[in-house]
Amino acid sequence: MLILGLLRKQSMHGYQLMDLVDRVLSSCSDLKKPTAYFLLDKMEKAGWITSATVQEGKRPAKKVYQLTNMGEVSYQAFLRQNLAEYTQPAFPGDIGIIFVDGLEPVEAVSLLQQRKHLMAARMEEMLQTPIHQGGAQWVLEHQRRFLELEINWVDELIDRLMQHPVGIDYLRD
Amino acid sequence: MLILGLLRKQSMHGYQLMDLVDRVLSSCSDLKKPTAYFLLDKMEKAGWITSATVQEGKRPAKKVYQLTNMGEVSYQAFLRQNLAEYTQPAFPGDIGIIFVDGLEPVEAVSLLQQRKHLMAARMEEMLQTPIHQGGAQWVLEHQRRFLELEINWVDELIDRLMQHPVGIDYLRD
DNA sequence: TTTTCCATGTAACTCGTTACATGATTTC
DNA sequence: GAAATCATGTAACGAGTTACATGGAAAA
Repeated sequence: MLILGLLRKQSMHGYQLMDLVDRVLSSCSDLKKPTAYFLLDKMEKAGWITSATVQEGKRPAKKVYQLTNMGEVSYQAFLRQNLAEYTQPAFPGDIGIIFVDGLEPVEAVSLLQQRKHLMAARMEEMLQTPIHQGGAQWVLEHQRRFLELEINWVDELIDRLMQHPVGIDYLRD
Repeated sequence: MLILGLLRKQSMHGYQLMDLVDRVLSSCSDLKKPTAYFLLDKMEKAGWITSATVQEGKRPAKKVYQLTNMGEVSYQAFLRQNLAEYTQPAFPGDIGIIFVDGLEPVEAVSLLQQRKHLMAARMEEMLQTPIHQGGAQWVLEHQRRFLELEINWVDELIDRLMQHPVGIDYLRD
């Protein structure tokens, strides 16, 4: 859907598309190059996009993709579905937290501080990304707030670990 | 790592393990049954756990798994790594937001309200989960706060969409 | 008596990743 | 002259999912 939405605004070739995604949208998609090329092929076969080969001088030939009417219809359907649904993300980092009482508080705190540094670095990076318009700006704002929450939460956790001695039992329901 | 950590606390068979995960930890792992059985097999072959077959009456035989010393070592390594690292989750829902300006505000708002209802339902569900101890409780708190943030954010987005007329352009860098 | 629960798995499949391959062109 | 950039892909692999298969036991 991301690809369709971008091609809808402007016809592009694969490399250009991935460059845009990597530079501007890296925070909300982990689309990799081979995946993109694969998807472009697939969507062309499905009739959602068409390609025109363009040769500029002696550069490698580009395949410029353009959205078709069928693609537009699919895109509209995907967009509505995406906006209406909600799938909560997974937090792999929470699994460690479940078992954090098994460690000495001192070590746990030290490990969590490492985590916090990574988060802070990510925040720095995010604050330096240029300003976008419309939806893209809201997405940045979303992710900024999320990171803020994460940092606060880890902070509180560290505080509590430094105060309390360890409780061993944790999973009785 | 989740499996290792649970087996570390108490030896279990696969079904029991998945029951625990589904009931208590469903919010932080989407581990499915076949995956669990597959991983148990794999970990047994790797020497991290051993299994003892137990037959109770004419019930299906259980394979009760127990952590080995090697498993303990691996678990400790995983735990430390997990606590120290940070990988930000992906937000598939944000992709739709990037393109939200392409829709009539009225429709966009209606779709986002559907999304919000799903979030609210999830929140309800979460508030009714029983209280845990230690790390597990912090994880619940984490996810509660996260959902709260999500709901607030969508709310603001809806507000802004109802105020502003649409801006068409959105991705110029 | 039909459904749900207990308990284990297999087979086929999808999706995505990593690593590799190619080759010209511009920049340092 | 070496490295990065432009531009497209393939091949092999891995992780995880869905759907299916099996069968007794308890609960409705």
